Amino acid sequence: MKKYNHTTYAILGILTTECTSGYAIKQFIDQSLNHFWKISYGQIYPTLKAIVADGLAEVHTSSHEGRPDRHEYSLTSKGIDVLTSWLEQPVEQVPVERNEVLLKLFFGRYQSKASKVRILHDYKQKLADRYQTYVSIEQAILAHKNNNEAAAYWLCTLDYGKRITLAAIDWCTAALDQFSVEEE
Amino acid sequence: MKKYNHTTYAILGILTTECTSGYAIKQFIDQSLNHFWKISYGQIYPTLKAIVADGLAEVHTSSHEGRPDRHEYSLTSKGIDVLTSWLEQPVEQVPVERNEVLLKLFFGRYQSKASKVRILHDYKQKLADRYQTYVSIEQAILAHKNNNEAAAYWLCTLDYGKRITLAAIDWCTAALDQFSVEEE
DNA sequence: GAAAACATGTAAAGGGTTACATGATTCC
DNA sequence: GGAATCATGTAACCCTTTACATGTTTTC
Repeated sequence: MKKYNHTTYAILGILTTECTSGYAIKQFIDQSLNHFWKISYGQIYPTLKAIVADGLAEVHTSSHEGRPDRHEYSLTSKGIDVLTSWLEQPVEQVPVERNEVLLKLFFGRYQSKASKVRILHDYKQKLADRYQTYVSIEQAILAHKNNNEAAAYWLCTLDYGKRITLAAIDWCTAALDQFSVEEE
Repeated sequence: MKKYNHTTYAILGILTTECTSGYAIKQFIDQSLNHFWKISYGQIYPTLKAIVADGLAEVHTSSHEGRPDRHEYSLTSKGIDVLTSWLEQPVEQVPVERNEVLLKLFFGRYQSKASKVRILHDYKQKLADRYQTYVSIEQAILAHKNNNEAAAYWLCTLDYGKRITLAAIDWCTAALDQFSVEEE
């Protein structure tokens, strides 16, 4: 079976929900998988075309009064096969996140104490904001849980986000303690 | 001041250590910042050229008996300026890691229970391996600490890696508990 | 004698973001 | 009247990986 990139699988997965147009896919991503998967329009539209060209989905243009035309995509059985067989395969490797804060701190001896503290403090704040975002999304999912089979899985990915973010916040706290105490 | 990409700053930073050639830079990265920053030769050599072209470093070819010629790079004062002023700037945003396991779990309802458990179990094992790698690197740094001013910073980035990895392992355990119990 | 380590590089392809281009409708 | 939302798309550019190309020396 032909291999596709992860972006293609992500879009195939989203096409199993009620989000069937490029615009709707983008919205869905921004609201629910944004914390571990981002996609831009520059990827979505060309990928949708390729998906259709490969027979993984079909398009129908729907006209709604007072709304722009919509290209609605629906998975073919081949598309579902490609998605499910990808889902069954184990993950090859744990991702390496490129982290600018760590890169800067790695070269911390060329940085002033004030700068290190400022950067870490700033980063910690951003992490705290992110944590709050996760909590909000979680509450939104819990509120609409009743009519959604997928809720348990969505909550599980959010739980990951929360745990990782908390661990990162704790690290910031420890690093700030360490580097604020040091003499200049 | 002209902006460079993160890879360039990473290489400028490494050029402050005793690693002065493309080959040595690659080794250094693989041994110490591999957990938050990877670079391939395909980036290193062209970037070194660009760094020299912009006057951030100088090259000298050194010949050692019984060894291939080495291109040794040393930072100019301009290079040091570019590096230090980048270090002082705050980080714009927290990175979004693309995580294949989360992507697969997000669409967990199209996956068999056995497959989910296998994938999570496998992932947890890979995380445990990674944790051990961090512990080994940590011990190596501690053993040579005496002659290295940068050790505290290196250990701090490793601490981040350990904390995040542990949090991810805990999440795997919780997710496995949740999804093993469920009825098929 | 073969494999691993030392050493430098390029080219093609893949993946992704950003900016641009267009245009309707709805809300303030 | 202007901003935001709805809606689709392309082109240029940037970044990164992978595969290729080359050749020596050391270790097993």
